[in-house]
Amino acid sequence: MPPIKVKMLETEGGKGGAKAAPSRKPRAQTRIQREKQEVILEAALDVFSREGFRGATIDQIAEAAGMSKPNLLYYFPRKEEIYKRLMTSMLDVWLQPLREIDSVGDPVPELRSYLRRKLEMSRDYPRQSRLFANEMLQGGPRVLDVLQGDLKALVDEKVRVIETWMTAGKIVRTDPYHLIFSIWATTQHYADFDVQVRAVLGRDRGGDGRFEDAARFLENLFLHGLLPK
Amino acid sequence: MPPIKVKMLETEGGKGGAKAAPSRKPRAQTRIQREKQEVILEAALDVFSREGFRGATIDQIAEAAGMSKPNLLYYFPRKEEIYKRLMTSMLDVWLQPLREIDSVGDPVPELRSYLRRKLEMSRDYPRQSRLFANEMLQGGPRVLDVLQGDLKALVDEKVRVIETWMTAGKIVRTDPYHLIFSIWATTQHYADFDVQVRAVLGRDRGGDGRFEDAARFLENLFLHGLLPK
DNA sequence: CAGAAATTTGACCAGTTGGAAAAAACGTTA
DNA sequence: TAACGTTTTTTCCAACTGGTCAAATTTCTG
Repeated sequence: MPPIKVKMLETEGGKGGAKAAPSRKPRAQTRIQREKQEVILEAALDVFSREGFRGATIDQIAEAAGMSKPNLLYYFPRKEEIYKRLMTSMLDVWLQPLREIDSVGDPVPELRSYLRRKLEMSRDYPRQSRLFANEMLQGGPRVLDVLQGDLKALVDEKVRVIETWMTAGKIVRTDPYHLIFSIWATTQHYADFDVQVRAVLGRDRGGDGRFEDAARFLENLFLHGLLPK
Repeated sequence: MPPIKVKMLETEGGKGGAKAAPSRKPRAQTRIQREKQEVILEAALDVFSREGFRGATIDQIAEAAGMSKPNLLYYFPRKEEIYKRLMTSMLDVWLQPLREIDSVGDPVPELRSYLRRKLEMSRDYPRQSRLFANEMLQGGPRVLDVLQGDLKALVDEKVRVIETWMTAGKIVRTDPYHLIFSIWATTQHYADFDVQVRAVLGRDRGGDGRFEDAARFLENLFLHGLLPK
């Protein structure tokens, strides 16, 4: 059992007394610290989102960040710290569109803009999407509590909103949970399975326009389905 | 430059002359070989689908297969061989439902049963789905050629079928590629994001019934959309 | 059963990995 | 500019990794 090391630059409370020993005031972060941490997180996002937690190495991240491994470890004393930081900040951003669904708004514009925002996230932050997907594939060991806690609560809340829309007859009566799942699935697909999407669409259609096409398609699918009226 | 090793049990042609040296006839596989390879592939599916190629270790696979590492390496001389075998056999099974779409059938039953079959695959073979998803997240380095070749050709063919349905006015005119993507996305979601689905549905609704609920929901979504007629 | 072939094991190896320690270099400020 | 805190580099380590090899064991076949 190795003794718990007290290293400088403790990013955030581990089991070592976070409050316990105010031997000296924490001393605000320097400019360099802020900058380098940013660079590291950026590089780590690249590597973790491709390789997953186990598959990624500190060396890869350090190289991508343009610094030596020990130097990187000076800012984040362990691999897991980096991962956890990325995870929480990603989850926060990632769920923003869902939070923004307005309970008093009308279903059509609300759903339409939720779809659009989610698709924009896939277009603009594909690595975050892949990071999350990677964690899910591994069974979500590091975020399970968030899923069962905050996420479930948020979804439950929005499900209730959707249910009022259904009761008011504004949209068809259907399963709101699976509706949300299907929006997540279809939009995130364009980030997570990007290679496949491009390969199938081919050179001519796989360009930047694919997100426009997807947006148009999904809007029609969700509102009208495939059968002619 | 290490000399190319000629080891027994070459599973399939490497760069060493596959045809070149018929020094002795390949000698059909023994019972033990067939059995153990099966056990190994089964164990490897477990590990690779969770950890991805890089994240998985031969030790983990060997342990899951209940044998020693050198013993495992006797059957598959390198990690990548196992992965490649899993990959190709998975792709084959995985695309079967798409192949089965009947060009002369009617769109509604065809699409409905395609949805159902894909969802059944997610329910019955979730690890295969995750294996594929993992490969996609990594940019598909080991299957890119398949995606651009066989897969694209197959999709193109089915897209043409869907287009005839649209021309005949049997379904709404929309983008057939994105239609296929959205079917893939929504169905595979239940395998790849299983943890999340269960967490959000909670104890009461996260049980075995979720696939039934999903099937019902998706069928309605794809046929009718959300707006009341 | 003997002999040959197939299978399994244990010891080993070189390269990689996450991380520690200490010293050197740098920056800031009294 | 001296002293101090911050940042970076060098060196190092033990555990893990993919893989080898020869010897031991088991299984098959005549």
